[in-house]
Amino acid sequence: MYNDFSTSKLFMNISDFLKALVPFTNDELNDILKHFKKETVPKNQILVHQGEVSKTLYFIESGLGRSYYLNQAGKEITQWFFGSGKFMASADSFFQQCPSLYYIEILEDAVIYSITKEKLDELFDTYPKMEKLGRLVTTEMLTKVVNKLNAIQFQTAKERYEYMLAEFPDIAYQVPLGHIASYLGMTQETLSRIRKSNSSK
Amino acid sequence: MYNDFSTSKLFMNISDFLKALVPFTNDELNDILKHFKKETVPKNQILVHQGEVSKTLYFIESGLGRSYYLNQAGKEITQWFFGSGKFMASADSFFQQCPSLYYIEILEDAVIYSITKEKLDELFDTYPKMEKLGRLVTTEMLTKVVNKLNAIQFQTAKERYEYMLAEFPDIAYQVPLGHIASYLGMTQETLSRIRKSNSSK
DNA sequence: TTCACTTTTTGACATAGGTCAAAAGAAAGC
DNA sequence: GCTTTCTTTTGACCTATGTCAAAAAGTGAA
Repeated sequence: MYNDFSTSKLFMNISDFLKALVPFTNDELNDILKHFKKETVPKNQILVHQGEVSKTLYFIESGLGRSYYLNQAGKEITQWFFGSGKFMASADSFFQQCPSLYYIEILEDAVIYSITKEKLDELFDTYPKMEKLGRLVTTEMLTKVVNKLNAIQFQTAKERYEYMLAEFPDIAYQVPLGHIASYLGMTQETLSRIRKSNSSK
Repeated sequence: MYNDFSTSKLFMNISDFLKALVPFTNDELNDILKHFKKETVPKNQILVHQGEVSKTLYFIESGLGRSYYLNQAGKEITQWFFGSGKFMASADSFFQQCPSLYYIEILEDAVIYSITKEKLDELFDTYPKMEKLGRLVTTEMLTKVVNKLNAIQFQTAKERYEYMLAEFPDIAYQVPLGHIASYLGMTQETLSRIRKSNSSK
C-alpha cells in the first residue's frame, strides 16, 4: 500500500485513524482491532523480502518505513516512504498474492500493527464499513502515487526535489540522501549538488 | 480513475464487467445500471476540462480515451489511456471534488456509461457490494499506476517504450506518436528515433 | 488530383544529469 | 580518543535525450 507520510505526527493511534475515516461503533472497533497484532520493530529490520509472497499489511503507529527494490545493477531504488498513521505493504504482493518486487524495511524504530490477508478479507466480509475503509484508503493512496508520477514524469531533478520538500518536508533530512535520491529518480551526486545550490542562495 | 487498456476487447459490456468482479443479483444489477446514462461520444470530444470540478465517472464500453494536461510550455502531456471495459475519470477531481488537473478526451468514437458522484455515493450507501467493487477497481488501478511509475522512474527511453509495447501492445500504433511520447515522459523526436532503431534490427 | 493541414522523421547542436573516482565528513564500535 | 565504516560532497568527463528547424510523409476535403 502506498501512502503519504507528510502530515504524519510522530504517533498515530490505529483506532483514532479508523474512526476518523469511517464511523465504526466501539464494538465493531474492538472486534476489528482484535485481528491486528501489535509489534515493536527496530531500525533496519526487513519485514518483507523481494521475491516472497507477502501476507501482511502493516499500520505504522510510530516510526518510519520504506519499500525498495534492487535494480539490474544491484542498486537499491526506494519506491515509497511510510510514516506514522499510514498503512504499509508491498502493494502488488499483498493484494495480488504474487512474489513481491520490493523489500519493506523499517528505517526508524517503529510500533506497528499487522494483519494477515486472510483476516483482513474476513473483516471485509463481516463489515461493509471495512470495504468502505479499504476503498477510501486505496483511493487516497492512488492520488498520492499519481502525484508522484506527475512529478517524476516531466520535471527536472531540481523540481522533483522541490516537490519532495513541499509534499514531505519532515522526511527530507531524516533519511540517508541516497534513499531520497533514488526515490526521486536521480543519483545521489545530483541530489547533493541540488542541495548545495539551494543552500547557497 | 486509472486503468489498464491492454487486454481490452473492442467492446466490453458494463454489466458483464460488474458481474465478473462482484456477484450481484440481477435485481441489484438492474437497479445499479439505472443510475448510469449511456452516451455515444465522437472522436476528439473533451469530456472534462482542466480547472473544472468533475462530477462524472465514465465506463467505456467501446472506444478509447485519454487524460492529459498542459505543462508550463503549453504542451500536452498524456497522463493515461483508457480502453474499453475500463472506468475513466479525472481521478483527483472526481474523488476529492477539486478542480481537475487534467482534460479527459475521447480519441476514438466511443460508447460510454456515465454516473455522477452523487449517484455513485448513493450506490455505495445502498449496496455494500458496490463498496467492494470500488475497492477492487481502485486497487487494480493503483497497481497499474505503480507499474508505470516503476517504468518511468529509472528506465531509459528505449526501455520505457518496451514497457509500453509489452503492457499495451494494441495502443502503440493506434494513437498519434506524440501522445505516446508524452505518456512515456520523452519527446516525440526521441520516440520516433527509438522506433526507427527498433525496426532496423 | 490537388491543396491544406497534420503527423512523423531527420539533422545539427546543446545540456542536464549520469558515471567513476577520490576526498571529506559523520557516526559507530572498541 | 582512535579506528573503521558509512554517508556526503566534489571534480572531471561522458552520454542520452532535449531543442529547434526543416523536410518528408500521410490524411482528408473539395
